[in-house]
Amino acid sequence: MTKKPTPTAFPTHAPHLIKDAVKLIASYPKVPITVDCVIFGFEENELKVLLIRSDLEMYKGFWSLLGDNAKDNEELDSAAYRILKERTGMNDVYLDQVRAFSHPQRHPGGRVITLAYCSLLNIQHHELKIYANELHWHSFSSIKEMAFDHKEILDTCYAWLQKRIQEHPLGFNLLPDKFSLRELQNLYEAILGVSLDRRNFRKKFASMGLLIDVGEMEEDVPHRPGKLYKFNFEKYEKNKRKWIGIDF
Amino acid sequence: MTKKPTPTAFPTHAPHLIKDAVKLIASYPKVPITVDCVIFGFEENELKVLLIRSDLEMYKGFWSLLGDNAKDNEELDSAAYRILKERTGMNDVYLDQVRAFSHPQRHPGGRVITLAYCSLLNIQHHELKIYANELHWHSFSSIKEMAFDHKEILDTCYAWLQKRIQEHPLGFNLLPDKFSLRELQNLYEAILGVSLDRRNFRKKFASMGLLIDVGEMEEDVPHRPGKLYKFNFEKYEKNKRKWIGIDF
DNA sequence: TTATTATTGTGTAAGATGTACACATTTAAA
DNA sequence: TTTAAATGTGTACATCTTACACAATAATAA
Repeated sequence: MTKKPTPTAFPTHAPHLIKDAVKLIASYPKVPITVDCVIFGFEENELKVLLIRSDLEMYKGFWSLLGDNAKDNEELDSAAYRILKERTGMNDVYLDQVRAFSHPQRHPGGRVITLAYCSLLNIQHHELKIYANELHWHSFSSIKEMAFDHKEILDTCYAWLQKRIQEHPLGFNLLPDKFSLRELQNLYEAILGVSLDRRNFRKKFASMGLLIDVGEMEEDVPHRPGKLYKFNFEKYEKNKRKWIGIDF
Repeated sequence: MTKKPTPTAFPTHAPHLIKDAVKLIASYPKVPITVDCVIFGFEENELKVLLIRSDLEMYKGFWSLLGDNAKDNEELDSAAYRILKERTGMNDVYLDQVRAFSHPQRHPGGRVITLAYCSLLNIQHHELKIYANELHWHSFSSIKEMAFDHKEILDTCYAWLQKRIQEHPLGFNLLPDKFSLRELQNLYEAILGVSLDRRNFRKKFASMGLLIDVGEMEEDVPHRPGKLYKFNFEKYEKNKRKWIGIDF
């Protein structure tokens, strides 16, 4: 998902040239940088987002994204993974950089630039080790107000997600390994905020050939159980380019 | 194009709370931030990009993006507009934030995080006031090597442009006010790197209804001249949402 | 003035995809 | 045994995509 910037190979140069470069950089104003992670999940037919309580007294009681400052010489992608790990224990999650938020008054303590990172994950797969202050999954639609400009960041990431899920079949990241077509459709409907024709939805996914019938049925549903499928990751990886642009 | 972050309305609080917030921020490492602008244009059937010579002795002779440091308390979007203006005199141009590049060794003078901004413009409309060191348009495809990690940034922005131009009919930003369908098609072919069927291309744009026949013909072409069109910006703005997803 | 060259402008048929829509079947629960 | 709720399935129609050819026009060169 996220493309890691590769190190720049710059020619090694005479020390006085390096000194010049260092001097130039030293003349630039410096800014504290933070990373905020927007972690989406899906459960009980609802899009959820992982939040903590703000640790600033000023925003006491407000919900806040999982964020912290980037360390010296730390790549931002690495910072995002580190912060997520520190606060939730999660390890095996992809994060995508979404954008920077840099309004000079976005933080009451002074100027901070933050980079928003976003991820989709399967809530069942990631037990929360609650290292952070009141770490909880929240129904996305119930979040009206947040600390700092975090509501704006959240909304930007939601828009990013809506777009993203139509370009790649990432819905699978949000579901259990085995899922029914109804669950898959509910997911798309929840994220896109539309209702979709059941037959056409099934036809669409059938024609993509990305679903493997695992030969099992749903259990413990109060109605006729549906077949369970798993996602054909192998085929997806092979034909990645093709799936861009899924229309419903 | 670019969505400006809106100021956060945070409740005014007791001074000691503000002090806490300030203290928190003060404990964060600080990083120099720069902005680099990738300005694409189109001329002589070629995608072009606006570059300057690196002003670092170390990268003497290398081409470099239009960049500079963000100032204290300056929003990054504003910084990008300011820098573009300072270096080229250009005023009336949209810039979109693309992404941050933060590899700790990306600059020989030490850690600098840069935010890439991207724009498409009509070369004829924007006479360059050359405030910068050897500011020139370059054929995109001729650029093989650049200062710092600027080649990587350029390539990322090119990929962004390819995607972007298929989601919105932004090709128009790159063309003169009046253009022929051939010019429009050349533009798409150049940016997407494919060749398109002429009849189908024309049909597609005709059906979008975004072209207005200005009742004039091309001049000074060594063959039968084509009709000239202008872009129906008004209609585009009204139906913006609809145009997402232009397939050829 | 004429012939040559390059490019414009135009339509259609076949295939692929999207959309709207209904009914018998299956399970759990009452 | 009935009821409720959801599954599984196919078709016709409209829309969009793709492939493809030829006469008309203007500029240029002979």
